Amino acid sequence: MFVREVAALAGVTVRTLHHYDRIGLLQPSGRTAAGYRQYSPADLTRLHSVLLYRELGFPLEEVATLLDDPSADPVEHLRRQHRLLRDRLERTSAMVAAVEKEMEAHAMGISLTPEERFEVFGDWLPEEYAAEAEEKWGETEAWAHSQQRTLAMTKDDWLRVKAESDDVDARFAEALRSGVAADSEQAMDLAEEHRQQISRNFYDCGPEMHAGLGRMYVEDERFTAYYERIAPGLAQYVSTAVQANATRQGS
Amino acid sequence: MFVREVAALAGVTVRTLHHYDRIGLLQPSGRTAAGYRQYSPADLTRLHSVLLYRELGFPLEEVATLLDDPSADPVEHLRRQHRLLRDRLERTSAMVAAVEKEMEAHAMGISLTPEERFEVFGDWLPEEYAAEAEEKWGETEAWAHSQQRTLAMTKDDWLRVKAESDDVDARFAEALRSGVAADSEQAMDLAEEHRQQISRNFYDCGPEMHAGLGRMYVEDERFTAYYERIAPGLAQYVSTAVQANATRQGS
DNA sequence: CTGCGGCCTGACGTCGCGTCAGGGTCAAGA
DNA sequence: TCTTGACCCTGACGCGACGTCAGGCCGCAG
Repeated sequence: MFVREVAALAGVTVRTLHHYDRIGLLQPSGRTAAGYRQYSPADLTRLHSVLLYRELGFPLEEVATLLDDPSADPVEHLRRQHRLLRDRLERTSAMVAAVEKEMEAHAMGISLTPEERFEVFGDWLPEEYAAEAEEKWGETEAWAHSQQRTLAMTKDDWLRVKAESDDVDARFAEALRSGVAADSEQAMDLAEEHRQQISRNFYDCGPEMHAGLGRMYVEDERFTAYYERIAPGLAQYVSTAVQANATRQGS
Repeated sequence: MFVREVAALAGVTVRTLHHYDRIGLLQPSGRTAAGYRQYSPADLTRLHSVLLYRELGFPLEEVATLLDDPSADPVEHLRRQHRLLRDRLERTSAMVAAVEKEMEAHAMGISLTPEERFEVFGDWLPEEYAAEAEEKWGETEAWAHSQQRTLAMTKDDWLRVKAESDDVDARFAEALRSGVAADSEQAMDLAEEHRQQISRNFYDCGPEMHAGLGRMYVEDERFTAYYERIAPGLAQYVSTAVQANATRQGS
């Protein structure tokens, strides 16, 4: 197989293959009489591993030492790649969750602390700064104001969205007050409306993601406080309704 | 907030912040009399977005144009980040699945085609090469041989693993022959044994991942063929048992 | 035998920082 | 008050992983 074909197959440029050849990371196992690179199946296998490790952020030199280590059999590589990929999956989900939390916070007019927002980055050296940074601005007042400004949509939009969500919140509170069970049809219908509202106004929110939000309402005190201020017990109520609805939709 | 603190909080180096300042991507909103950089809450918000977009692979210059676009409100950014992150999640899961498929193929002595293996890379320009590359080596015979060699564990290990899996396969076949239902206790127990075997010999395979493999047994003809050669109907049988077991473990 | 596309090998450019070098700043302690 | 040590600044050079020409050799189609 010639460079062009290999490049197309693997989704890289010819230049990249030249580079890998030069630095000895992937030398084609043959050349034609004219000096054209010839890649064998085994070369493709190696390229595949190279690209995987590269995607995972390894510097090429380290990839070379990994692949050239004679004590590491191929299954070992697959195992490692699998582990690394799953780590990445976890990290990415955490980032997705963080963005969702941020949106939800925005919708409720809550602002997150800087620590929370950056939590997902940098392999978090625990404590150490937590206190230090916290006191930098008195209880994040300045921060909150900054958030308010920097996160503003056009005022009209925000008012509309706010009115919509206030409406659902009020109906949730009414349901709670009149003794409707949190896992009843009626409450779940409200939850479903809540979910669709998010999907319309923010991001596409499936039942599973919605359930995650529901959990957050009781696990994060700021979100809990938001609902408790409307009516005591409402946080738990909404959370339950949302999760019940999620399993209903899921089945 | 001073550089050091911001850097620690965000998990980047001071040099990085210097760089972002120089290129105008993130200029601290203030300086002390001595010229020390002072980062405001709003600066941190911007930094957060910068890091997210960077993580997603955007060149810094593009990040700057994105963030400086006055027509894009912050919610729009969150929306976009959310979308991009979910894309990445999908892509990563695909890669995880690919690695699992590769391992399973290896365990069964099957070898995948080059197209399949690279499928997950390079935003796959459909067809175009499919046929072209396919005929490069007659029906991937050379490829198969290469695979056989390059994927060899130490012979002893592989024989042990092979014997184990043959044993379970045989007991599955026996169960099928004697009319045991695929979603019965007994068949599910076999499936569970199958799952634990994979976990021991290859990678940590949870019920959900195992269910994915089960689906593959009937969706991919090469895996189907593997089981059908042992006993007709076995592919569907194992697939069903595995998925039944997954829901049993999950609940 | 003449294009024309594909291959080759330098060689220089670029991006996103890492890593000194040389020098000011600032709170704490001797 | 002076020193010390931690932290800040601005160049400036280096590096990894290629992108992008430039100049020249294959190979097959017409």
